Amino acid sequence: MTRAAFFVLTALADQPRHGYGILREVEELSDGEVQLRVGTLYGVLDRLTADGLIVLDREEVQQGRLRRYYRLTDEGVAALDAEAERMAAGAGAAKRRIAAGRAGAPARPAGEGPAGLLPPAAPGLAGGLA
Amino acid sequence: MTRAAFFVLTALADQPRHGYGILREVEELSDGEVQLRVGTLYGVLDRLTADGLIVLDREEVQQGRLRRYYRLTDEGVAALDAEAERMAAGAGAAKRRIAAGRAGAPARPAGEGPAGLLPPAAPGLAGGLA
DNA sequence: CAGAATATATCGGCTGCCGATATATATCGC
DNA sequence: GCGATATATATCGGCAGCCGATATATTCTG
Repeated sequence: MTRAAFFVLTALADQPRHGYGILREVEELSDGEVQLRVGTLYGVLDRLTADGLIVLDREEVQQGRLRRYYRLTDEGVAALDAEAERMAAGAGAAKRRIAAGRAGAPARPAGEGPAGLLPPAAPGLAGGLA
Repeated sequence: MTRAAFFVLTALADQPRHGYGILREVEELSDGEVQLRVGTLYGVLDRLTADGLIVLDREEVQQGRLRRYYRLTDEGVAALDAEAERMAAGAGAAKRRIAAGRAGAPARPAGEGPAGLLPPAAPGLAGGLA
């Protein structure tokens, strides 16, 4: 799943929204950090629809403007949930390894044992994702 | 930052590694879920080097095979840390909104108040990333 | 001796993101 | 009234990046 697709699904996770609303919502929920572009949106919407992760919920005409609302399917919710899980796991793995790196390398101010040997603690700290 | 770049940085976070070692390490640290391809690796390595996030640590010849070791720069560590933070925040936002969606829509079996109003708790739960 | 693993690297194709552009209506300030 | 901005849709071409295929070379295993 691409980053753009992830944020579209996230924007739709609490309620159905229309295209322009998704744009604004992604910016708001990411605290302005992620800006989903108009040129990106419709391709993502088409792909997610084709993949069965979202569906066209309804079309409304509000104040003379057409609004096309999309919502998550059950499959879409499951996919978003799984992706969030993967991201959290990846983030956790990175954090743990950064900590392991800080503990392993700079803890030794100058020369010590043989040459380039790792400190005994390092391998076990790495751990997996699950 | 691309996904591939994130995993390369993560693989290098605890200690310097060579290209083929990064490939194996990414697969291992992700519990087999992420498979970084050979055709992807060297482009990523070049870009990360150009961006100053990694540097060539040393070159060794072990058992007749050349090994080119890379390591994270301070900037690389900071970038990886920031990206991990963003991913964790994104994952958290998705999880919260999924929960809000489940609470908002299917919790009401049939018609109730006005029309399409959200339950009072919903807006506050959405929250930002930071 | 053949095949797999280790280790490097390149290239073409395809996917996907983005900026620009187009169209249309409503609103706001001047 | 008129231009600028906001709302709302959509398309297209360029560019970046991932992947499969391919190439080369050595070591290890069967």
